[in-house]
Amino acid sequence: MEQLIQGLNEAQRAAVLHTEGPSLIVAGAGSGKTKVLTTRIAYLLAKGISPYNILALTFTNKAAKEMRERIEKVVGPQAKSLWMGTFHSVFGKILRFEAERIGFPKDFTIYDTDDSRSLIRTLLKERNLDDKVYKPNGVHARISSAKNKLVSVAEYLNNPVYAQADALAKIPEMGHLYQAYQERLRKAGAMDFDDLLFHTNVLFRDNLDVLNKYQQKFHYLLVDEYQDTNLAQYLIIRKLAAVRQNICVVGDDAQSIYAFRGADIQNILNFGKDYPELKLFRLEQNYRSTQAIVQVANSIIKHNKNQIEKNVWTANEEGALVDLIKAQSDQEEAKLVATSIFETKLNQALAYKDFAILYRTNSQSRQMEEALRRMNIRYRIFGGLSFYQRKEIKDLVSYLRLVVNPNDEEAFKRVVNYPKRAIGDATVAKVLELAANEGADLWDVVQQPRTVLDGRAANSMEGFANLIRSFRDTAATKDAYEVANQVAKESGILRELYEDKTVEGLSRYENVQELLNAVRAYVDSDENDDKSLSGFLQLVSLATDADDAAKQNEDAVTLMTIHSAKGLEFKHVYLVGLEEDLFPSQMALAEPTGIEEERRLFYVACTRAEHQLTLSYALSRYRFGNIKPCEPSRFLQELNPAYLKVSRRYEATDDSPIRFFDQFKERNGQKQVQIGPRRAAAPTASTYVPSPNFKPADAAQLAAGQRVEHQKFGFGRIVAITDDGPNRKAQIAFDAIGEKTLMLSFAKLMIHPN
DNA sequence: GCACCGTATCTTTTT
DNA sequence: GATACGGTGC
Repeated sequence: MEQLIQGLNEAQRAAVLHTEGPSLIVAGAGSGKTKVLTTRIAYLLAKGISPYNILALTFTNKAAKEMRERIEKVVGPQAKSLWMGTFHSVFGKILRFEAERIGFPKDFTIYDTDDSRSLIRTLLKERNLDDKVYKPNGVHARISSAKNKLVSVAEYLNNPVYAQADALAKIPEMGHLYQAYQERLRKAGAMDFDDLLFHTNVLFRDNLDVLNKYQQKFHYLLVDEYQDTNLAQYLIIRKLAAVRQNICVVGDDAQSIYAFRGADIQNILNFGKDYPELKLFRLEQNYRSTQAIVQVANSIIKHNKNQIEKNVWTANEEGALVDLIKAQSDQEEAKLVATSIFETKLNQALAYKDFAILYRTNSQSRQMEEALRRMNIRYRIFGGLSFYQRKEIKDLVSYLRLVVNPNDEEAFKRVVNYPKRAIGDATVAKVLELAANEGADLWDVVQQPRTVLDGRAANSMEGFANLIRSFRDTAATKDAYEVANQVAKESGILRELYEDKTVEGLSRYENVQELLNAVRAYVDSDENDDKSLSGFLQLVSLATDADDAAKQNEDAVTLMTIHSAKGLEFKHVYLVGLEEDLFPSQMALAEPTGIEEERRLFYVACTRAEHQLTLSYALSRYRFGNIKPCEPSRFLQELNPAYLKVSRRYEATDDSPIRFFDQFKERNGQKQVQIGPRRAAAPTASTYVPSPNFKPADAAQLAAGQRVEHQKFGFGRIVAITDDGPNRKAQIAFDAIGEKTLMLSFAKLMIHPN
């Protein structure tokens, strides 16, 4: 027991040992949060608590897996019996046990985002609604946000607030769409991601005996990343903890980055209100990063108003200064980053896996990939489409879904005519509508198609029904692997791919073989108690590519979004694309809370680095297919320059290094900073010829209506000046590129006579 | 019913 | 630049 808590600092130790009653562990970045959580669980087990009575919830499969492995190292195989997993997987499991209590089949399907959108598109077509007006993504986002706030269809329809908002957005049918969407899911025996949380709430609300069962079962609750919980998750946790009150939540308000998904930072800020007996632990010592990195991160986050007071510090060495790379274009940025990685690896004898490139949006990965490839640097990308989202895999999985649940409408739509069996869209629509309107099961209609279809189409449909039926017969007696094997062969998928002799076709064929291997591994593994096909499918639908074990062990540079990087650490981190409208994202600028969330995201990104953090931005970037000029991110202005080193050492084309900070320190332009294109990098400004006597005006002299010149954007007129003080901005209509809002602390503008 | 091609929209971030 | 969808011709 003593041994367990050896090597923990005082705060960590206290947090581990205080097992009874509610506790909140505020864990700063790199403060040993996972260590505390795992030690705490190991400690509970060592005290003789059964693993079946401990529930630990995380946000990602990877986090759950890592914790389980670490606990297993300490306590051995009983770690396998812990209830540990993501919110979605744990509640999915509970919902399967209790499915009939809420009127779902035990083997319900889980619809992924693609399935959800596809269902919405079908509904729009059936109702003759224009998908330009009712954008499937938007409709889905509204439904999702309603569910995360636990707003049921009935409440949505009854509450005039929603009707008004939808009327204003010109989508008055929204409520009915939500209703139809839920009905169709239910009919298909399916839940989407949000339903896994929503229906768990309904289950516990309407079935007190069930709630009580789980309250009694879980003696100890642990929740990781508590700052990212939404209302649905919050309520489930609160209900489960209500009796025993042994709840321990860990989080860091400074790392709350999922508001867009309904996460409510108030959950952690107000935790004490729910549990007055609360014991608060603060982990403030950072063990991960150098002084320089911690200081830079702190200097950023202190600009946020809303936060729990804490002081993250480190006893680590000061370390290298944070590097700033400035590039002319996104392409050059990628090249400079790749070069830097190449040289650093060589000089410091590091491995590729010690490096990570983090970005705000997935689309930024492409340029980076190309640059790395050109330099022969091994890399791995997370966050693209996962293995299970590939077309050929989804096709086979859809057959398997139909075997388990023949009413799965989205799976049906996907494969009823793949491989081709002469069943067209019109036929499919007829079948679906009949099932939807007549209250019949989809599977019944598919098996007796003659009520709606004529000869040829009916024959084809019957053939399809027979095929699925034969798979179901196999499933009744054989294991998941044998079913999958038969499906791959007899559905014709394997043959179809085999006949495709292109490179992609070959790779698809191999992917299908790999899926079959995965089913076999699932059946053979002793990790899982549930070996059914349905159990496998549940796992698959909640898997992301970050869970790919093979990928994680590769010696390769990691490329991922900042969101996916949360919880990870790397010796060297490159945070790229630090430009206004990209990071902070344009979307976030609308509300003030948006900027704060972006800033937390920046904080998360910086604190992933152990030894060296490198920031970079470009002055122009490909977006939406054409080149756009960019402004450096405001975050660069906010961070403490004492820990920053501006470097252009990788740039061959420039002989007079520009010190980034000159741009806003030397206001009156004694020293002219040239930011225009040196090569043909940013042709957007090609028609504009800078005035030879360009001299920036004092920002204080600028006013609406003036004609101004900007060295990158050319001539324009100030439409309005907003926001006084350091955030003073000018909205300018430029002749060449249209309207743009510039921060006056950055922008150099010359006033011209009208 | 199906294959091909042009065009419109897209980008935050994820289980 | 990519993808998904609608239109067109077979």
